[in-house]
Amino acid sequence: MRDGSKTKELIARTALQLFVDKGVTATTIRDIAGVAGIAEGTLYRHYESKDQLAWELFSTNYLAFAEELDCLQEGYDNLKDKLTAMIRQFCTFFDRDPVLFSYLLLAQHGQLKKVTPEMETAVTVLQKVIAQGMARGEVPEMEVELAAAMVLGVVLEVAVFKAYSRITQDLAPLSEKLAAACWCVLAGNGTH
Amino acid sequence: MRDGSKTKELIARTALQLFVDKGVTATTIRDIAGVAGIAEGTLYRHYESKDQLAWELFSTNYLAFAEELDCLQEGYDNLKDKLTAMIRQFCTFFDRDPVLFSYLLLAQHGQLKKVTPEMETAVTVLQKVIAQGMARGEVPEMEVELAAAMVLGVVLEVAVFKAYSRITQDLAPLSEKLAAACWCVLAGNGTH
Amino acid sequence: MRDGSKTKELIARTALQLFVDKGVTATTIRDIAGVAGIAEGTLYRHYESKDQLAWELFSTNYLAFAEELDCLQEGYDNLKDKLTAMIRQFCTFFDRDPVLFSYLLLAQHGQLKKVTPEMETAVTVLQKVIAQGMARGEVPEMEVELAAAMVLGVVLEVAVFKAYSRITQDLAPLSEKLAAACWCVLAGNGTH
Amino acid sequence: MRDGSKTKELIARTALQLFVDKGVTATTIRDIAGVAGIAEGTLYRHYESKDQLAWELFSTNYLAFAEELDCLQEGYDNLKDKLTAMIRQFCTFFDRDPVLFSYLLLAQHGQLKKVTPEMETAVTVLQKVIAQGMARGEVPEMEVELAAAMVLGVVLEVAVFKAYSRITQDLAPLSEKLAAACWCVLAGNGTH
DNA sequence: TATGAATGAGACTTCATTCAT
DNA sequence: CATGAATGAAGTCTCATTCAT
Repeated sequence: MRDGSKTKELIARTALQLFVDKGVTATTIRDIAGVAGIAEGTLYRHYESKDQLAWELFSTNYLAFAEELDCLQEGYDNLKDKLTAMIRQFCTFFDRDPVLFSYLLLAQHGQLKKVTPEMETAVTVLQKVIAQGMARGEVPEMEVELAAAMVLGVVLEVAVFKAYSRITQDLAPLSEKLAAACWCVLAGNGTH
Repeated sequence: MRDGSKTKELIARTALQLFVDKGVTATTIRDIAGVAGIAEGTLYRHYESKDQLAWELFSTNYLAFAEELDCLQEGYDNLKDKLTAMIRQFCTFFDRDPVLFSYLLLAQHGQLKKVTPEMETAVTVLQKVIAQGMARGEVPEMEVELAAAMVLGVVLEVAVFKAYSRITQDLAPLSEKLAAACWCVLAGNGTH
Repeated sequence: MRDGSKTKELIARTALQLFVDKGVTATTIRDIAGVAGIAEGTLYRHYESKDQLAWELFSTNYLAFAEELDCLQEGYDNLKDKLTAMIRQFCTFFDRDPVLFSYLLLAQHGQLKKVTPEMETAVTVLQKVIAQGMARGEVPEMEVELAAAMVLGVVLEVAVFKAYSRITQDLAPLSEKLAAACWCVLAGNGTH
Repeated sequence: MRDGSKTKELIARTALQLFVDKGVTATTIRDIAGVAGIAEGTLYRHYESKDQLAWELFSTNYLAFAEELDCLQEGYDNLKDKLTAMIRQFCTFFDRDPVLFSYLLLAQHGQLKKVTPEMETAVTVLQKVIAQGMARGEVPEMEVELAAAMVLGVVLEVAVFKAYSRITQDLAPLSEKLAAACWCVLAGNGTH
């Protein structure tokens, strides 16, 4: 009753879980308040609106993750290592907080439309890294967007399968395989 | 009677477009009726409810596409050709009706939760084909779900990029590249 | 159920009465719907919002009345006759629809703030007429706003007394007296 | 204790200003607390409720002013002087505290409904004074309520114009003119 | 006395659905 | 089969008030 930040965190976690379970629209304020054990009005002391809650949950973590990826990749000097490290990071984070990453993964129109082109996201980081690798001749030239989409697809779809429990094992142990697959997608086409 | 089925088709296309643009929940009956130029009540002559409209649009096409894929793959006798053919088909269909395929692609919780395990979907067809290929030794053994996820990811994420206009070219011309990438993901791991 | 304009009129009259009885803010949508015998949602088929209902009720009649006053005064060629006619008109209208005129009379901040200076209101008409009369030397020079305020006060406060039932007789029979008093206010100061 | 009464006064002045600016209903406790620089709960140490705050602000000053008027008029022995003195007083007080007098002037239903007939108000004082003057033959007989309404209207509407900045000069210098106009309204009708 | 997080009743509004025409 | 006014349940949000600190 004193420490408002605990309540805010409680709301955030509760909302995250419900958003993932039922989707943002299908989750009502009453749902969140009920599960969190707070009054409906209390939510509005911490978030301006339901939309702003959904967006804050999304954008904060989405952008923070992109920044972490960017810092991480700077510690390596070639595409293969950068990619491997980023994938490992993604898998580790996903395992550590599957609810949060499922939310980011399954985020819909509502949130994605608010992402402006200037924002650095995981997608832009990945494209940048791939473009540099191509420029350095580490992998054959290809449309960067296409390359990024394929690599992203390999990793994200596995995460989606995990989120939907079609895959049940943790992702971290798979990260080497995923990195290898991604590398193959980028480099392998030319080698066969 | 011919008139009626034209109206139904008009509703279907209008709804599809709006569902893709704004999401199912954010699209109101009034939106659909307004754009289609019909009265709100008219929709209910053709569809039981908004949910049923969304579901019919989804399931009919989702399942029909799975069946087409399944028929198609039967015409080939090895995984590589099956995969190539399926991907080519997907790309062709996507280019032919991007709105419909975007709808299937971006379908939400609401629709996916109603997909029961018995239903044959593109995912199950793909898993079946991959499993057979592994059994026949065409590609190295691996968890089928993982393999399917990666392959699916390569193709779907490219389509997502297209749906979000991050890729602007048609998909069909890319299908060979996508098939090669997918094959590499399945087979290539072992070759290094 | 067919003629929507009857419903709109019903809502307007019901709201008007309640707004006068309890004030706009204290009147809820449920109040209006309850008294009018309609569903709450029905109101929104005819008015965008409660605010817009209050404003439409106010502005339409407020501006229409100003225009009627303006037309009326043009039929006379001197201030005294113009004033007398306008006051007679006001009284007649008030008696004919006391609820509506009470609403206009007691309209608060909420509505008055939305009246832009370009709009022609009863106040601006009155000021114009008085200014002309002064220019023609029909009454002694004085600050127009002050003159208008005093004249307006004589008439409106009597109407307020009537609205609050401190005066119970009809206003029309008083209009000659009111006009005489107003004339006295404008002309009389100098004559003593 | 001195501190506390300062806080109460701060709340009163802040609320008064906001009530005049936005109306009582549109002013929230948070508004008041925010502008006054106190916590929301603090208000309740000094006032039972928002309604009670609005009422105390209104009734205290409304009744005090009536009493002052009544005392004042007792110092004069004829209607004309009484009236003149009362109007001068009103103007002086208005100029001295325009916010407070605007609040009294524009007070809504909410407050006026709570004024019981036994309470002595400016209106009742005025009616009494006029009635006496008529009884003494100082002015022609007329319905007292009507006479009071007209006199009140002259003064109050000028104040309303001032409150809405349609008149910008101070009221006190106008009080002689106003008194003359009022006298004319009461006496003049018969003299022409 | 002061604080401000928490409360929860209730307001406004939306919108899928019905049904008389 | 088409219409569109009407419905009313349900959702989001506000805000006066309380109470533990």
